[in-house]
Amino acid sequence: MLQSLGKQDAPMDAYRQLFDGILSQRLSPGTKLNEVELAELFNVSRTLIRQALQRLQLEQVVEIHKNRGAYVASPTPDLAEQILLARNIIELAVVKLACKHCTQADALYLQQMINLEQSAIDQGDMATALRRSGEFHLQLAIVAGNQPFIHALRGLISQTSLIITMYNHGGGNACARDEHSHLLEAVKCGDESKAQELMAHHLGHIKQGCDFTQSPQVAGLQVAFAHLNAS
Amino acid sequence: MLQSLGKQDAPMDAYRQLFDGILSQRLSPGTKLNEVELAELFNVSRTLIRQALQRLQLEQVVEIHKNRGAYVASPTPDLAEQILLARNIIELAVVKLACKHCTQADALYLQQMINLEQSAIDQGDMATALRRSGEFHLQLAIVAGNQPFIHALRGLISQTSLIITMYNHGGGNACARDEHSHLLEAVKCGDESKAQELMAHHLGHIKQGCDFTQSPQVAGLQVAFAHLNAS
DNA sequence: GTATATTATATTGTATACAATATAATTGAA
DNA sequence: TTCAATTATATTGTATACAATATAATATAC
Repeated sequence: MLQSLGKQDAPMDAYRQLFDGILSQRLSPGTKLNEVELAELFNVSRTLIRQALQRLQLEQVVEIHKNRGAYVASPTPDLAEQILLARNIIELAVVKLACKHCTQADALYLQQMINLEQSAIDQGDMATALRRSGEFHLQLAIVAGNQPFIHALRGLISQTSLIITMYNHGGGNACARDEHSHLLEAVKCGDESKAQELMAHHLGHIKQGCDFTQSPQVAGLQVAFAHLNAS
Repeated sequence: MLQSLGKQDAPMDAYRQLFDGILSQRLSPGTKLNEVELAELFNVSRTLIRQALQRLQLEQVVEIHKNRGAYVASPTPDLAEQILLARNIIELAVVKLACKHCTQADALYLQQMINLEQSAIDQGDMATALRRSGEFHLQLAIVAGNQPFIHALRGLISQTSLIITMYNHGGGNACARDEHSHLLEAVKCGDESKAQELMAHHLGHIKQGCDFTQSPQVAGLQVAFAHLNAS
């Protein structure tokens, strides 16, 4: 609904399937991504699978080891720290820009995304909620209108999802709704310092909600893409 | 010398050839990158060329239009502004981190890079100087030790080279030596605010040296890779 | 002569086939 | 039984072949 593409685009489809699978927590960090298996699941050739995997690698969501295959990335606590620090720097700049550039239409759209996220939370679908939360942050960068920030955040937000999947077992991200709402309010008012303060707190909460002492279990491909195995 | 790889890696080689070609200004912005032509030049199959092109696309150095091929990116003045703004935000954070993490060995290595850059300038090889200048900035991020910043800057620095190629006809980047030296000095001392100030000025000079009113000419592939056509 | 339609060519997109490497299994010796 | 070596299998890496699309060239109508 947020991103309806008219004509089908095989490479993008394969990419998106994998991307969504990872961000929806169906594919756990560390899962091996077998090329032929994926090719058969998606009914395309390995060529397109490899394209998708390479792209995901460059977004840091997948690790590819030469001659040994692709794996869903599993950021270490140290890397997680770096990622959240980078997000803090970039998103503080982003909200500042957003305060300047946010139109009424932008604000409305952002509000809709918040509502969608909330409805996912209400239905107990935390995986979808997490994905939509990421989409909200990305949309903020789009509103800010800085291409490099958009590009960088796409990867960083995805990686943050992995981090939350791995380390945030408590699920303390439920407070996101109010935080996003308040943030949007500040952006609409053009209150830069307030918006930055809220963003800093928001990102701080993500970090606080994580316990960097335990690792997650790894699920297989068939489980992750069970909804495709109609045949 | 700075990056000697023992065993040869065909995909990386193809990528690096193209990357260096672009950053050394042998490939001008807007140049069409024909796949078969490149495959023959590098003596590899189109498969590897396409891999390299996709990677360059994700680094924003190459634009790929569906069914119409790959072109060296040619950032618009507006995008150039966004890129330099993003660099400003990120590199200010980078030097701050670098001030904290810079070891004596790091400082020595950075100094060597400055020397290499200067020797290129002395020989009048501005293309190499530009490339080495970029490597210095990237090394600073490596010293800072933040993976996402390293990753983001790799693309941003490359894009900046394109911007300079396109818009900085005056070549006013010659002042870079002193600026890099002074920057390194501040980093060695751990003087964060001083380092940030110098970095901000340095990046400001890049922008000031550009004239966003004229576009460059486009050279062909054979010219760019003439040094390969021994046969 | 210009413009449109149609054909021919060139280029990119995708799938498959083969090569190289790594992983797993098996065999044999201690 | 355990370890090592060797063979067999599976998986990834690369090149090629074919399909689809776009570009260029030619022909035809006006």
